[in-house]
Parts: sequence; structure tokens; C-alpha cells
Amino acid sequence: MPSQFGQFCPIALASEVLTQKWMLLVLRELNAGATRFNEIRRGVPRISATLLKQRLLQLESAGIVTRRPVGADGHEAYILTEAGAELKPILSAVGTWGQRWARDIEREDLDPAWLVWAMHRRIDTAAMPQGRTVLALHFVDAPAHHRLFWLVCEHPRVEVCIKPPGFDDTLRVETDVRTMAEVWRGIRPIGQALSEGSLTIEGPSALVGQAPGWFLLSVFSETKRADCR
Amino acid sequence: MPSQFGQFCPIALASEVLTQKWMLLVLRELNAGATRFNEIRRGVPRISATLLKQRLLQLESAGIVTRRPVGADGHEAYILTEAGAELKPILSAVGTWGQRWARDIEREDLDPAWLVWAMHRRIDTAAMPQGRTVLALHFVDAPAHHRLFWLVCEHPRVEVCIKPPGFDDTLRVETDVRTMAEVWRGIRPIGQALSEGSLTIEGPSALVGQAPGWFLLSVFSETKRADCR
DNA sequence: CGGTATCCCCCGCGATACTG
DNA sequence: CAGTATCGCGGGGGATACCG
Repeated sequence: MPSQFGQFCPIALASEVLTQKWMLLVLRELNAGATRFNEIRRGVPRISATLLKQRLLQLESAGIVTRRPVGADGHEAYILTEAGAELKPILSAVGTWGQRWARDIEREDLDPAWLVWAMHRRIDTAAMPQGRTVLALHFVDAPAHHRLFWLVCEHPRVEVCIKPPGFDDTLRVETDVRTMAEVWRGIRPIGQALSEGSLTIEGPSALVGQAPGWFLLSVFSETKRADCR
Repeated sequence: MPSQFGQFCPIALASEVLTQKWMLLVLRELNAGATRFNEIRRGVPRISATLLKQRLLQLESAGIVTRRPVGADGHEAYILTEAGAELKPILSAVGTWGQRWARDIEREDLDPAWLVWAMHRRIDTAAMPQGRTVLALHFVDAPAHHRLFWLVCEHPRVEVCIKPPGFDDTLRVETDVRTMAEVWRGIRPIGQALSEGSLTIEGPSALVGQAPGWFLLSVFSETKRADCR
């Protein structure tokens, strides 16, 4: 796609690559440390495999991504180049603006599977007890197949399961998707959700008190929304 | 267009508006101080009127732009809201990245009319002699109807003419489009272009020496390209 | 100047099925 | 797991003409 805008302005040239559909979300995943094809897809579940591959090729030819052979299989990992790493200020600026000014969350935005995937990257495993901690997440208002998830945490790794992982639950979190989403976004304080009863944590009382601190929430959660004026 | 990406991530929500085609360029113009419909169009000449209007409506409904009645005619001016003003870090980050890492300038990017329009916003009229200064720009390799432009400068205003403005030229600049573009981008030092002879300035020798300083160049011109390694 | 209205084409993209 | 192949449609957007 040569010269989409007919300008040599750096913003126009950068736009050609960066404003393609799904592109910023793919870059967000790569920036968050995703390297494998399906790892990226889990963070951008609504993109088709065909289109994701196409986007990755575009990123490669733009010098933003490189492929590196990995492991024993013939497959490869996608790595950000130096040019890709320098996209971080853009993602940060877009996220900050979105946190402050973007539209409110709609029904269709509330994908519980994506929420859990986002949460699993932001768990403070160092603050957890030694050994394995299993957090069961129960979204009371989600469709049956998206109602239950488990976060299996063993410092420093966190794994997402959609079936019982075979270990006892350490704690059980029960909430609705919107509450958890707003807590994750930093729009609603977790303490408020707890005292309202829209989010409950069950388990050994010593751990129940610590658990809210294990959730590090979105990287933009500290940025305050602007329309509260 | 509700929930294009099915995520409540702030980057995804911001993307819905910001990554529409032409959107960043329209915002660049608004951020540069353009307020009228056709003023924006001159900075984004390849967008159709229909689509520009559509984009402006989207910006309005996203809370990024407001319309304000202006002057005697029934028309209006487009003004950035506070949310729109806070997009500046995004434009800045995208431009900086583009300056460092975006693809090289192609033939079709080299629109001399756009170049002159970009330049006219970045003229240091305060450094010019008192009264009116007329700069004639001659692009030797441009198609006939885009070969000659005039910048009529009278502090602090600069006007672009595509026909002889009716005043004597103070100075005459002769160059090819690519040279002027690369100088404007800060990729090639103007001194180098002058000594190579790919850019010449003719007129009273006292003014010829000052003239290179009148061109403030792109706001990203100080950012160095990265692939010089 | 600042738009509308209309037409129509193309291709971006989603969906589905299949492979090494 | 990491893709490829194919099909088909929808609508985004370019072009052109028109208007107050």
C-alpha cells in the first residue's frame, strides 16, 4: 500500500502502518511480552488468523517486528525490534487518553475471557503465599461457558484455565463482568465493590484480606477519568 | 460503530475513533490551529469533502471537537475541546516515531502544494524585514500547474498564493520538490542543499544570507532519523 | 465557502474449512 | 500450534455532480 495519504509528513507515514485495523492491539500484545502467534491471538481474540498473520507481515516489512526461530519445532517467535520498542510512547499516550476520554464501556465490550487474560498478566505473585495459589473466578452474569476461570499462580508464573485445574481453589472470587472490568480499569475502587457486595472473595480469612492487593490492575488504572467534572 | 474490537481496554476504545482513515491527519490540522472546513482540507488535500465532514462529525460525537458559530455567515468553526487538546501527546509521539522510523519518502508522497502549505505555517515572520516580504518558490521538477508558489509574509501573517500575488518578489527560491521536502523534514541540512546547488536563493545579497533562518521547518525536524546506523 | 447527494466499485475483512 | 486457502459480502470511501 504505497503512499496511502499522498504526504511525506511523518504522522502520515506512520499512520499507514499504525492505523490499520487491529494494529494497535497487536502491538499492545507484543509490547506486553507476547511472542507466539496464539499468544497474541488470546489478547486480540476477535481477529482472524488470516488477518493477524497479514498484520504481522506488515509489521515485519515495516521493520517493527522480527521473527526468531524458537525451540525444537520449526516455529518462530515474534519480537519487537528497536523501532518496535520505540512505539511504547504511542501506546502509552493512546491508552492514557482512552482512559481519560474514551466512550463508556458497552455491553459488547465486556468479554470475560479477555478480562481474565488481561488480569493474568498483572498478578503480584511475589505477594502471594509460597507455593501454588489457585484463584477461582466466577462471573455470575456470563454465559455458561465463560462463567468460570482459574488463575493458577506459582511465582512468577500465572496460568489461565477454563477448566478446573485439578488443584484445590485457594480463594474464590465472585462478581459480575462489569464490576470486575471497572475495577480492572481503575474506574471503580475494589474496596467499594467489596463493600457493595458486587464483588466477593471467599476463602481463609487471612488470605481474603491480602487478596485485593494481588491484583495489580491495568497499567492505566491510576489515570483518572476526565468526565468526572 | 459500537464496540469494533470487543474489548474495554482504553487503547481499543481510543482506537475506534483515532485509527479511522485520515483521522490523525485531520487532528494534526486542528491541532495546528486550523478551524475552517477548507482550511483543514488544504492540509489534507486528498480527503473528499464527504469523508472529511463525516470524520468531523465523528470527532464531535466523540467529544474531541466542538463547533462554534463564526463571523457573519451562517458557518461555523471547528474547535478542539479539552479532550481534543489532550490528543497532542499522541500526535507528538506518532510524529516523532514516524520521523525516526517510518519508510522513506516515495515519489507519490511529494506533493509540492502540500509542502508549501506546511511551510507557510512555519515561517519566522518576526525575523524578516519590516513590511511585506514575498518569497517565490520554484519547483523545477513539478508539473506545470504546481511549479510556482508565493509566500506573502507580513508579520505575523503568511499567505500562500498559486498565482503571482501582484507584488514584486523579495527573494526567489529554486529547488526540486524532494530537496525542499527533505530540508523541511530535517533530513537534509539546508546548508548542504545550498552548497550542492540543489536549492538556490536569489535576491538582494543581504537578504539571501538571512533567508535560510526564516524557514522554521517541521516541528519534528530536530528529531534524528534512526536508520543512520 | 461549506457542504449534500448519489452512484458504484473494490477490497478489506469475516467465516469456514483444511494442512503440515 | 501456526498457519494457508477460498469464498463471499458489506460498506467504506473515491468520484462526480449539485446546492444554498
